Amino acid sequence: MTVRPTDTKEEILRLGTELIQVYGYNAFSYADISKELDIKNAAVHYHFPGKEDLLAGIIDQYIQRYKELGAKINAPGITAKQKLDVFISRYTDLCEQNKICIIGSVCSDYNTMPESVKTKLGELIEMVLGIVEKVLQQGKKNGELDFPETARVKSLLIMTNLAAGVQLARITGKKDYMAICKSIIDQVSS
Amino acid sequence: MTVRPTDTKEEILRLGTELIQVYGYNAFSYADISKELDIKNAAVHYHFPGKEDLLAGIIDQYIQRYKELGAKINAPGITAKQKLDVFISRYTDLCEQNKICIIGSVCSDYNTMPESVKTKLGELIEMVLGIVEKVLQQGKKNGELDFPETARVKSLLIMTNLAAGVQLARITGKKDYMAICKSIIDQVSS
DNA sequence: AAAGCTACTTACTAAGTAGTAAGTATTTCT
DNA sequence: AGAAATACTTACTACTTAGTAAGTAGCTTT
Repeated sequence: MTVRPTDTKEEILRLGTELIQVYGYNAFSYADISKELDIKNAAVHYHFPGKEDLLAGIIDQYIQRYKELGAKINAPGITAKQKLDVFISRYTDLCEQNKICIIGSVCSDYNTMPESVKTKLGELIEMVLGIVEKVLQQGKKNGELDFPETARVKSLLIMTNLAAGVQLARITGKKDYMAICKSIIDQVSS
Repeated sequence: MTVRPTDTKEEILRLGTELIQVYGYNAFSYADISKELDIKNAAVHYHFPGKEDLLAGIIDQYIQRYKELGAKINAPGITAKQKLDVFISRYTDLCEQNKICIIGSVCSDYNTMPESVKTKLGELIEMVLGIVEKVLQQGKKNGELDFPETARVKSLLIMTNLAAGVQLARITGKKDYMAICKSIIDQVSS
């Protein structure tokens, strides 16, 4: 039987993620979480002894989610363009909620993290880049997509466009983000 | 006669900028500044009553710098490609120091800022985008540069590539950043 | 030379921060 | 039924945080 996390632990992860996406990692405290969930701060420390453990837990959750997305995206019967759309839509959803992607959010706090979390974040980023790279590679191979860069570099370009795009959207408006998305698609269309 | 800020005030701005570029806005305190400059925290409060005033001061300084860069870039006798290089080199310098751009850094803390600073940050961003847009527009007009997007959208793509690129470089390595830069140039080369 | 201004220091406060040790209620295992 | 594990709460500590009020040294103006 698998270990089943309590609702509280899941709620802490959910809220922690949201706080990072809305305010940033170094801008929220355990009190923000305990107040919102109507528990004591010691309860948060019970599940995640330190704030770095919470961040590690949140990143782990994302690694798990992207593992699943990666598997889904390998499934046949769906075009590379559709796969790319699925990926972009994750960022569009964030944008509509005035949130930013956790990777983009915690990047500025990178030097305040312990080494173990830095490593974990690196793994998540390489994983995400790998998924996009694979989609681009397949699309290029079967003639569905076309671009002059290598798939790796193109994935870097797309990821930086999206991650910074949702951040920009909160300040200069969603129109800019939508224009970025359209360009990404146009640039890889054959 | 112009108002001449004291060395201390300039040092606070310089160090504040550096702390944002290295650790992030919500990760440093006035104590970090006063210790490093060997002054009392009250001295920091004297020049910048609140942390938001310091951030506003730092953004103001950048607005001033980009005003100067904008004027320099309007000068004749320099190609659009060279102008773009000047711009990109600012980010490359940051990258080499393992720092990130202040815009990219404070973006994740956007919702923790007072409205006045949010507005100021928006002005800075529009200013930077405007400078890049102008360079791209001129280059396109005289046939020096070529790209399918509008100059505005291309400036969004380039800025998001650079801002997120330097952030990524701290985690996945400088190679990725260099590849991004090369692609930016290649994409606008006619 | 007195008055005032600038750029601080001294000394402090109130609130928030992460974090912990010890206790308790409830479920699960034996 | 008793023991142990789980998921907390109570109650607290040590520290850091931004921020301020009052004082002072030195320079400038009148």
